Amino acid sequence: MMKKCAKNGIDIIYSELLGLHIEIEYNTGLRSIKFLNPSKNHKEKKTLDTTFELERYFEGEMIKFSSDLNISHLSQFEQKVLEETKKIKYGSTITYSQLADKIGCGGARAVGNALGKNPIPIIIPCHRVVAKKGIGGYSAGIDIKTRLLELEKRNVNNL
DNA sequence: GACGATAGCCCTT
DNA sequence: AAGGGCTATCGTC
Repeated sequence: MMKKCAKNGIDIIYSELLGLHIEIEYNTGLRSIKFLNPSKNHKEKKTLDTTFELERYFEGEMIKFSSDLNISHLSQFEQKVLEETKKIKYGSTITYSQLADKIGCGGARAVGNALGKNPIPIIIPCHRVVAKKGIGGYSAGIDIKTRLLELEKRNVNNL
């Protein structure tokens, strides 16, 4: 039986906004998004649906990503956190504790922990989860989080 | 047990 | 007000 099979593979694009290359890995579902070391050389490659969606995202489109996720190797709790995070709308933010409430646990820190392991940043918009006071953290560097949030705020305001 | 991408309370200035 | 210290809380390793 032939499944409708999205392409597997690894792509690389350059983000002007972040000043670095990004690697997109798809293997029976979107597997990982990585921010690559800016000091090294990278070659762009664009074959996956997600890659083109990501480019549109960086061009400022308020896009909703369509790819299936492959996160079954993560713990139940982490999957729950990430799935709830995926529901956060473009340009809006919630706090770690609000997210904790939504999935029915009181541990805001545990949520932060799980988000820190997010293998698919941007597509799973963990940058939209912030501390009650302040911006919170970001495993790939706080400046990336800030820039993503600013990009989205710009576009929401320019409706 | 210890550690976090937290939050809230209670102090000081 | 604003900022620092302390601790309750909870899933991982």
